[in-house]
Amino acid sequence: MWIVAKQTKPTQAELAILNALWQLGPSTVRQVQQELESSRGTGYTTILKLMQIMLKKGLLKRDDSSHAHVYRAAATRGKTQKQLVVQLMDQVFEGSAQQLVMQALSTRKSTADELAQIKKLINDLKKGNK
Amino acid sequence: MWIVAKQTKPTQAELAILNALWQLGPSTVRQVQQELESSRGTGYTTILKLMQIMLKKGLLKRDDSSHAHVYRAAATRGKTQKQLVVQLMDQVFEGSAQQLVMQALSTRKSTADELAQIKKLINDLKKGNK
DNA sequence: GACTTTCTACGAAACCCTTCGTACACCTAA
DNA sequence: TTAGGTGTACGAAGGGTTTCGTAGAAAGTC
Repeated sequence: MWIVAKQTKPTQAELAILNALWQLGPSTVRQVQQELESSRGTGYTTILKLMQIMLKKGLLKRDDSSHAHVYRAAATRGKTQKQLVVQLMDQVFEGSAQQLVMQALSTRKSTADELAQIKKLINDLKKGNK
Repeated sequence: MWIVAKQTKPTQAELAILNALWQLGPSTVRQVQQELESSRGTGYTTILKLMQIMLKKGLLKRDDSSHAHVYRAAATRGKTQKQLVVQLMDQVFEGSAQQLVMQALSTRKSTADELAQIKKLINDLKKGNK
């Protein structure tokens, strides 16, 4: 039996930082800030502060053995994706995965290849349901 | 050419109100508050204030010809769903509908019927792509 | 060692979200 | 017409998010 820190939903700015970390892997504040500079233009201390807060929230982990601390995302991208999908599903789609999927598919054009992959997943799920 | 008010992302509380309005149709503050009472337990003036703010933001429309004003959602459920799906897709799925769909499908069990419907949609999309 | 650069930590400001108390208008009924 | 119920409007408090300025420690350079 564990005491699980209830996953807090990352905010916009936090999500940007998580994306950078998922892409870069474990990084210093500087590296993250440089990654985000072009898209967000936020200053160094802003990113630093945010990452410190995220550390406290449990969204990040930190290795402070070297002078410039090294941060990494506490959860994988996939795990966070799942969490946010569930939240969206419950809040705006009345918990229906199907509705969400339909909306997503009709929103963005997918390649034939991608559609085929989804189809494959559906077939697998059907087998699992039997 | 129009000047389109950039759709602001509804907050948690706002989403709850929108859900109530989508379900009830045009309603007074009282009706919305009663609908939400069980799930959220928020007081009357809180809901009132929120709906006034949402009106200002353009999320709601209002008919104030009668004493108790009648509010309705400015956007359809579908439109809002689409907006939020796109946002989630861009923020956490690198813009990939496919990844979002895969995540959604593997998150919640769907019935065979629902899966069949999705499959049908995929086939339609494939035809459209050709 | 003195100077510069790079880093962390902290505090505070500005803004938004959510909540509710209070004031006041309108209607209705005795 | 006075009292009670129901409604709107407004302001402000409390908390979270995002931003950055400033201070001081640590490391690098001459």
